[in-house]
Amino acid sequence: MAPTTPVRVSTLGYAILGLLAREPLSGYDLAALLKMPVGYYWTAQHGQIHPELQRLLADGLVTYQATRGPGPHPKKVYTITPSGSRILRSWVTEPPRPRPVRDELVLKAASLWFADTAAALRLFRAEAERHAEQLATYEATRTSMEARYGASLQRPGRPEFAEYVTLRCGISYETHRLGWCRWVIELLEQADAWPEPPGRR
Amino acid sequence: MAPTTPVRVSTLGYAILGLLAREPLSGYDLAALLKMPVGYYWTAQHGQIHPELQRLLADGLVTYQATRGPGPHPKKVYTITPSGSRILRSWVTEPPRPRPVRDELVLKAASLWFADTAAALRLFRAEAERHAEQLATYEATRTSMEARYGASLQRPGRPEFAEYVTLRCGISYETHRLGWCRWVIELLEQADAWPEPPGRR
DNA sequence: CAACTCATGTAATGAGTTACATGATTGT
DNA sequence: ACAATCATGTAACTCATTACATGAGTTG
Repeated sequence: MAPTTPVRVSTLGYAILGLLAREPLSGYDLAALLKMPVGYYWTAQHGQIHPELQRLLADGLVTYQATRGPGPHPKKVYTITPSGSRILRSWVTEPPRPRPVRDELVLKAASLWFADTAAALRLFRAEAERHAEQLATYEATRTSMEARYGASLQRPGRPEFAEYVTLRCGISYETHRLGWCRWVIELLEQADAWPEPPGRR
Repeated sequence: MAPTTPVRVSTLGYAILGLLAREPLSGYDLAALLKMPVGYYWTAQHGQIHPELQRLLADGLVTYQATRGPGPHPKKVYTITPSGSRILRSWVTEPPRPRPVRDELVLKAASLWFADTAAALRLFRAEAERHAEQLATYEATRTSMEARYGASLQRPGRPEFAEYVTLRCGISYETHRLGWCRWVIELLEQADAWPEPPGRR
């Protein structure tokens, strides 16, 4: 084959190809799967997904089968092409480009010295609760996945293996976040109990 | 005071105000502080910082003192105004809006079943090494901070307290990431040793 | 004298969010 | 009758990255 124009696929494009590698899906299905807080640690709305599907189609990485849709547009069920599979497979194991860190809670934490301690406590207690809830949800999913799939969760060729691996990352992340929030709460509570001695500076 | 037009500040704006609350800085200084991988868990380049400073200036949240600069433009050292301090203080303890999750490594992990196991092992070993290095750097910073500041790291009114809290978040994050990568490596190594039995599916 | 640091500014591009637009079917 | 779900498409906007532009002083 002649070396064609190198096809540039965005990260969202790979997120879509990764889902289509498992099963054919419509844009609507993809939007549902990529909605927070499910989604394979990537999120997108339909306003971004439909144009991206058109780009993938133009590059020959996906095809679709159209049927009459409920609205004015036909419903399109997308399938990954061999070319799409190839480009996805090589992308998966390439090193990810380092993403810039952008974490609003930690940014707020960096200015915590500037804030009222009681208000800071409220903030971190609320955050800790959020993380505890998310952790509980993930743990429940883990229990049901382990019961359902058993040993096949250890087989790297299985889709459920990949899903389990990302779930365990989520559990690990929430555990870390919850631990940090609770540690900050402890520090703030201690300082509240023994307030800043006015004599020393 | 009459209720003026509500001033809308972007997250980057708060990142800048948070740094200016500690000491006056030029746009160049801010760019250096907000560069990866330092920066208070927020990153930005000068191409974004300079226009943002102009907006903060127009809203009266910062002022500057100009001196002759090395290039064609005057050097400007920015200072936070009382109005800027007020808006920063109230922002710090407001709950952060939930940020969409976008993690390229975990996205790759979600398609790991589709990839070559040996290549996947290379990917995760490289990632584990990156995190181990970052963790070592953070731990060294922690040691020097604890030696330098001692008990004042427990006083919430101190800038070094806030810095320490974000550092501990970084340490906790890298520990979580490293643990997860190593766990994935173990799974992949086991599967490599006892390959998929061809009889079962 | 070349490369690096200091120091700001703008423009083009890309990525992501939100809102507008249309319209059938199904459940309350 | 009204809301929710299914289903796609486009436009306006914000946010972020990268590149272009200028130019002095310092270090090797």
